[in-house]
Amino acid sequence: MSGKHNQIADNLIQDILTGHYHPSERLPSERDLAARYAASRSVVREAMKTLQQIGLIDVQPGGARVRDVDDASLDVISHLLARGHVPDVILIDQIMAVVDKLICMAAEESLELASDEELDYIRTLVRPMMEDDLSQEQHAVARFAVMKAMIKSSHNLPLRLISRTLFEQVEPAKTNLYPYVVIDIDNYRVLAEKLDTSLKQRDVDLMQVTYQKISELNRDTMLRALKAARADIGPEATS
Amino acid sequence: MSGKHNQIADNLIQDILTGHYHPSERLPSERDLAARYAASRSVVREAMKTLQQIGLIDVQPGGARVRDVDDASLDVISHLLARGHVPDVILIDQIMAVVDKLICMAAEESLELASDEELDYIRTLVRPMMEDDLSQEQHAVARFAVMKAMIKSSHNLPLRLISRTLFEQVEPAKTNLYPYVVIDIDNYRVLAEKLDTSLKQRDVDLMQVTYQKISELNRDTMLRALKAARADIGPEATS
DNA sequence: CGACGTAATTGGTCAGACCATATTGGTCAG
DNA sequence: CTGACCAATATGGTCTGACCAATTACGTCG
Repeated sequence: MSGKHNQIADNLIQDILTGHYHPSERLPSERDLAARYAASRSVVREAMKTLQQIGLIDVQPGGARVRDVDDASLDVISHLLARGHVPDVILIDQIMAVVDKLICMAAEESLELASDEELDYIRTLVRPMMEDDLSQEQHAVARFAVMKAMIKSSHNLPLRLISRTLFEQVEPAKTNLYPYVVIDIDNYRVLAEKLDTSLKQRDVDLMQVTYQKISELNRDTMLRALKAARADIGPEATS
Repeated sequence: MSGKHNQIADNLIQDILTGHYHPSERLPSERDLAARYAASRSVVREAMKTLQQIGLIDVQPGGARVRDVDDASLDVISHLLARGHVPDVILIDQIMAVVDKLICMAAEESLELASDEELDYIRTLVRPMMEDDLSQEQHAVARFAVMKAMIKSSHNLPLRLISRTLFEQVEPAKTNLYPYVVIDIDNYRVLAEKLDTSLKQRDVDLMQVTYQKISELNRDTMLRALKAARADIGPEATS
């Protein structure tokens, strides 16, 4: 994320998200921002395009106005998560809850719509999770691969776009938490076997129940990692 | 959406979405695009920022490369829906399925987390739907208000951002379909009463069942409207 | 105090220049 | 013929400065 226009955009985004400017308030003019960042006005304008697309500002002749974060686009999530060494616990949990609900939906649609080949492919991805010899990180990679394959085989574009956007924004935060993640391998193994059965038999009810349990396990695991990270790093340390 | 840079962005987006450029292929250079659109290069650059933020291209020294639509951001939806007088039936149905799942999730979270005041407010919004005297459009407005209030009272930011993004992008397409929408008012009235009960008693199971039925009704209504629009306008007419 | 007009400010666009990085095409050796 | 290397060209990133359209701010008048 180099480039002067990207750096200016990041900086303005953080200013807005930390409350330096309030909704409806006007940002400094492009000329003033160009002077502040020792840049040309065209570079500032490019940065402003990014902020506008993210939904944080509304650029109009007469000045750019700040909008409410609640009205931003989903792409604002990564910027919210980038505030502090330990990401916002509530936000991460909410994201995981949403992602899991969407993947559960994708799984159901896959059982109804996907080809046998597609389901078999997902089953090959589930198989390693039914064994004991995965490291914590390999296990995470396997879970991710299963999720992605389920989304893909649902052939539901909005689902795919949302989950991909969320994954991509959450991944840096999650990667930072890997040292604190402890996976209950046995429990996941049992659930992986049920998952495999539901795929083999296209059993929607079993899939729902199983995925619900996987979701709960995912979230518990992450909450524990976040708590451990807070205890280790401290809640308010900022980068 | 005026402004030269926005018009250029729109035009390039449609070119990409209609397959004029393929994933990994390089777009024409900024200088070539500036000549083509009789614009300055800085305006073309601003248009390109928009495309990059939407996730349709990857701008690098040496040229901008087209990315797969499946890897775009959620903001691409409105551009997909803007292709043709009658929006893509499958895409609209998928969006509605996703929105309804998310609102159902929001409703459940609201029953658990929202204040009594918040739930009472939602009930005042549900009340008009329990009566007979709403026009089709008033009914749509009422349903929308209920949905928005539930999302807000769930206090779940990712949910809010996703659904707001989807609403905002689908709304123009839905507005065009209003002449074709026929609401089953009686059925909605019965479901509105159940919804009210579930809110009053914070009954999560009743809420789930009820909202599932409301979702089905919403989708059936929309699919019928889309079919009527296709029969009236024709499937391939383009704007 | 509110309405109106004018001046100043702000965004939108333009032209042209220079630098850093990537691409392309030609040549040479194995 | 193929792969490696190099130079020329093309492309994006940024800059300066100018002009026009739209908005904002301020002063005056009723």
